Amino acid sequence: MADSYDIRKYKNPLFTVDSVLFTVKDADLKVLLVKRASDPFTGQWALPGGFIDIDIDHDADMTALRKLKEKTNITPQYLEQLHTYSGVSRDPRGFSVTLVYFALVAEGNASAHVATVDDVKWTSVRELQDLPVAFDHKYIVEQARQRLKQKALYSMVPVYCLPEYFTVGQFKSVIETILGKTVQRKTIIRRIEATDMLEKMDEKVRSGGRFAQLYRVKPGVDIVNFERNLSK
Amino acid sequence: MADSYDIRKYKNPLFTVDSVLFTVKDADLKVLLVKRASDPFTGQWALPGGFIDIDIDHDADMTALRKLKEKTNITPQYLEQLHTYSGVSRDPRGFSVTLVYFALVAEGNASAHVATVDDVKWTSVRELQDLPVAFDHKYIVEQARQRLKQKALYSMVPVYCLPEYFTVGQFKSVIETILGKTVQRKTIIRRIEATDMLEKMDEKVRSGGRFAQLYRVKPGVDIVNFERNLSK
DNA sequence: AATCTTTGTGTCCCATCGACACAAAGGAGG
DNA sequence: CCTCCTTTGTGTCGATGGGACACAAAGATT
Repeated sequence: MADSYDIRKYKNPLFTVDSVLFTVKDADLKVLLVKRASDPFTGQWALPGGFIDIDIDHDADMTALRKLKEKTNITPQYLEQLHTYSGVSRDPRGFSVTLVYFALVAEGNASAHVATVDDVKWTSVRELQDLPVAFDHKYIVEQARQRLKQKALYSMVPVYCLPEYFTVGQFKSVIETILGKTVQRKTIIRRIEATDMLEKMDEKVRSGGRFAQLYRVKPGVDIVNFERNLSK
Repeated sequence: MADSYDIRKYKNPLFTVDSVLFTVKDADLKVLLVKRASDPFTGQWALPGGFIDIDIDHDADMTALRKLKEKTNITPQYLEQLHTYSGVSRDPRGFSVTLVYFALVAEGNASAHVATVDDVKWTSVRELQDLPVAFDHKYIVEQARQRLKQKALYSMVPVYCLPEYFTVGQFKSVIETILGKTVQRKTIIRRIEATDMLEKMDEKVRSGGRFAQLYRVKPGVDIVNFERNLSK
């Protein structure tokens, strides 16, 4: 680690914490962007984030959660580190480092506050190409999307895009949106039964169909990974 | 990202870059440790690393490689980010952030210089329990070991612990050391043939056995992942 | 009542890994 | 030279779990 106690010998890089927060809404993968209020790229859309406040935050996870809460009033259902991006050319102010998180929420747990302000918005990842985005955040969102896609192939992670109670049909739809391809309902059910991560509740009506079984994530369980991927 | 241009408003966390460098030697997984020469934990073993030098390093990857080169004269065959560890309590100097890399080398490409100095050594991960290690580096090494284990189940990553030319037997042995269990040679061969990542060279004698086919990684190819894990 | 839609199940196929048997090709020792 | 041992390489069988698909169940719509 440190060779020297005297940190002032080194010029410090700019260090920030950002989050790529996804949700699925209307069979479309959305990412949360905020409009920048200050200096570099003022007025452009960017990932929510900011500096660590070492008087408040115990660690960087808390910084990510705090910033999401402050800017959007959202507490994500899932949060993990994506990657740390660094370099001399990604910020006009000089060498910068960004620790980027990857987060998921159910659409219903998130939209209330976002809809009322105009400096925060859900953006379809398909529309992102044509939108000017600050820093290298467009690239970072793409990396996060790849990660989410991979995770959907071998883990139960997509449940964290769902409300507390949900049906197999909803789960299937979220997975299909993330992957951009159809999957067999049978496969989803087999996986649900294999994991022991979900529990069955009671029934619920669906439009033009038979009652669907309601599930929820068992309280306190960990995310389950599979040993085989879905096909690409 | 940044809310404000004025970085001096914030107290900066201590930011460093460290590496967990593994190799396999004598059917044993080794991690590289260096003896700390300065202030916190002076004289204790720690992961190789240090501060970013923003006048030299283009990005943090380069910092990791530079520090490994400076301290141990090793350039790893494989390097990826492991995780970024942060918090108020992991460094006595206060809030600290460390970006940790995970790296692999062939034993033969590494030992020459390490053997000649006494402030750098290869430590068996089994012996690590009883060794005093600085900061939370013991925990970090364990996390890296878990990652390596996972990768060995679904990817060709363990080839980066091997010299340029190697046999199926050597590859099998490396994988078994990493996993701590035996695997079928047949399985290894099937995977090698499925990937198209390696190419066959010419023969080579083995002690008390028949000649073994030599392989090497095709120049310029990317790492290949499988869609199914080996069993745990 | 007939049709439509979505849910849930049963069944077959296929890819890939584990296990195991066996042949091939050398070395060591008598 | 012959026998035994060791390691390499191949062929094959079984198990696991996803893909495809057919079909039944149960309610909505007309």
